[in-house]
Amino acid sequence: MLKITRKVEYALIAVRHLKENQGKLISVNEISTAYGIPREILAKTMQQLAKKNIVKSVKGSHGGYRAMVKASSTTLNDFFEILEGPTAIMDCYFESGCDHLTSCNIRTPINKINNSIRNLFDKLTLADIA
Amino acid sequence: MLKITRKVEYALIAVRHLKENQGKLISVNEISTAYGIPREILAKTMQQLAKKNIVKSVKGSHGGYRAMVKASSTTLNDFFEILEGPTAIMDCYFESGCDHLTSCNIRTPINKINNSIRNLFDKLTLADIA
DNA sequence: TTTATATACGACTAAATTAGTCGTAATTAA
DNA sequence: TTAATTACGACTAATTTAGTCGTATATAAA
Repeated sequence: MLKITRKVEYALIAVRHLKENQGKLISVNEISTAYGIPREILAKTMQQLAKKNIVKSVKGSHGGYRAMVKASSTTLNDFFEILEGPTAIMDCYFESGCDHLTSCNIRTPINKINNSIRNLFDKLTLADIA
Repeated sequence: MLKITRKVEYALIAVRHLKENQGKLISVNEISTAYGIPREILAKTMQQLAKKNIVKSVKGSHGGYRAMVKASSTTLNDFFEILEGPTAIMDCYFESGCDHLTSCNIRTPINKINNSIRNLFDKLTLADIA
C-alpha cells in the first residue's frame, strides 16, 4: 500500500532524463532502452505529459520530446494528478459513494492525514526530483 | 495510487471503536455489523493486532477484544507495518531486486520523499486517529 | 516519392494486488 | 451440551496495475 505506480516512476525517470539533456530532442526509444522501461507504456505516458505542457513533443523522424519550463515548476501533487488522478489515501476524500459515512468514525482524522500528505507533495516540485 | 488498504481502514475503525468503549469487551460481530465491515476480514485483522498487543483478545462465549495501551501509543508507521509490512512509495526503498539501480536516476530523491512520509507517520500515533 | 523513424491513440490481455469467503478447530460462559 | 466467540489457513473473486498490439499520422532524409 501507499505505493506510487510504475507509470509515475517511469514518468519521473523520463522527465529527469530530459532535463539532464536540456534542449535536446530525446525519443521514447532512447529513454526506454536506457532505463529498461517498456516502450509503449512510456510512449503513452509521455503523451499525457505533453498534453499538459510538462514536455514538448516533436513528431516525425528525428522527433522526440524535450523538457518544458513546467518540467521543473510543477508540484508533485499536480504531476501525480495528471497521471493518476487526485491523490488520496482513501477514496472518501474525493468520492462520495461511501455507504458508511454516517457511521464512519475515522473520516475526519484520515482527511487530516491526507491533507498532510498533499501538503508535502505541494511543497515539492519536479525540480526536487528531476 | 498511494492508497491505504481496506484492511488498514477497517483496523483503524475497529481500534477507534474499542477505544470509544474503553474496558468493555467488544466482539468482531458487533464492529462488523456497526460499520458494515466483512466479518471474516475484520476477524483476521484483529488477530494480527492482538498478536502485537495493540488489542487484547478474550476467547469463548462473551469473548471479544479490548484496546490495550498500545492502541494509543503506537505510531501509524508501526501500525501500518504490522498489517501491511514496511511503508515505501517504491519497492527499492526496502527491496533490492531492482535491475535498474545503476541506471536509475531518481532513487535518491524518491528515498527522500519516502523518508518524509515515514517521518510524518512516525509523528502520528493511533491516539491521533483512534 | 518512398522509406524509416517518430509521436498519437485506443483496444486488448496479462499479472499482481487487494478483497472477500469458507471450513474447521479451539475456547469458554451459560 | 450448546451457543458464541477467537484462531487460522486455504481458497476464490474483484479490482487495479502493467504491459501489448494494431493502426494512423507526421516528417526528415534518401
